[in-house]
Amino acid sequence: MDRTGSTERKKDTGADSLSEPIECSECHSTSVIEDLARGERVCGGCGLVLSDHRIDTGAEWRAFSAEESDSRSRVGAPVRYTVHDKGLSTVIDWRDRDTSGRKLSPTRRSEIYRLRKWQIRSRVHSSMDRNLAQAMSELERLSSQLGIPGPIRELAALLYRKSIIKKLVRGRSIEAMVAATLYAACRIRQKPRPLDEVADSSRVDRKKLGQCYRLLLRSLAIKIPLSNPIDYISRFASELELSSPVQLRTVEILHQSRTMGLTIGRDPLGLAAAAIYVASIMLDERRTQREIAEVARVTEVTVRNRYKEIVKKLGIDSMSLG
DNA sequence: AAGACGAAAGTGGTTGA
DNA sequence: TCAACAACTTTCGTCTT
Repeated sequence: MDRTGSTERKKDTGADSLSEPIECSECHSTSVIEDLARGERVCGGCGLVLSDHRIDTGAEWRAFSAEESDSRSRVGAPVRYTVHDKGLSTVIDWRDRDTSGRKLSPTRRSEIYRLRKWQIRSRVHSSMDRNLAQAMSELERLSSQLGIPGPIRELAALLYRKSIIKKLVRGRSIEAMVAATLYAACRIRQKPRPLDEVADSSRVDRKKLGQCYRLLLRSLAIKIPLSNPIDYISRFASELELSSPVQLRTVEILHQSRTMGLTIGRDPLGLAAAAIYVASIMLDERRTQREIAEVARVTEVTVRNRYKEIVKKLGIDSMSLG
């Protein structure tokens, strides 16, 4: 029943976006690829990103449904607990006596014992809920600012819940942990965002964010592979308005660089930037080092150094650079 | 004049004793 | 815990287009 509801919804939004043919403004191709995971709409002809940062029309509560069954979600649980707490605004005394000082009957005693237990639990949970509520609204704000799609948010929310359970948030700001989980979620789904980009969008400085991120990796024992430079290029290339042949050449260059061992120990952002720089010159769509460095959030010097290494090792001479 | 180049000193993170 | 270290950044002067 719930399933039919959700497929119904899906069909509706699908009809909205697909019934009217979308045409690429660049090459007028109508083959448009929906990259839902990335939240982008990409032209199949030339690779131009037609629209990114799309509004996520999904219900926000779906983000928490994964855990709904095996953990007490913030939707169901607090209501039940508050019912138990109702009328018990004072703390239940630990002495098993009534108001006139008489001992309680065994049944009454076990009842009181149960109520006491619930009261403690409800306190624990409500503080966790307050934290979660704040964290989730920050997650919402941050991820829509960065244009991060639903599934990755969901993963971030899951990571955040785990970090609460592990008590990682204590003594740290909620904002920092949220940003860290979001950054981690992007990395896990191979849609990495530069750390600086995430830091800029939240009110957390880069250093704190990095610390929280590393803590997250250690404490939750998650293994996240090094981010692949290739994961960055479609975003960078569309920001620089480079055509898809340039993107393809960039990927080739990165593959070659990897086999030549140029990538180990190097900042993936710098590698992506340098590969784009080389490709843009080769295909006569030159961008300055500065422009590229800016979108990749590295310095010109780094672009230059990687560029030099690539040119030297891959034997690209001045002829093929035009 | 803008872009590219390279040297030198500084920074933050990792590693190994 | 501390020092050595590699990668990257900042800054700045010079060369090239």
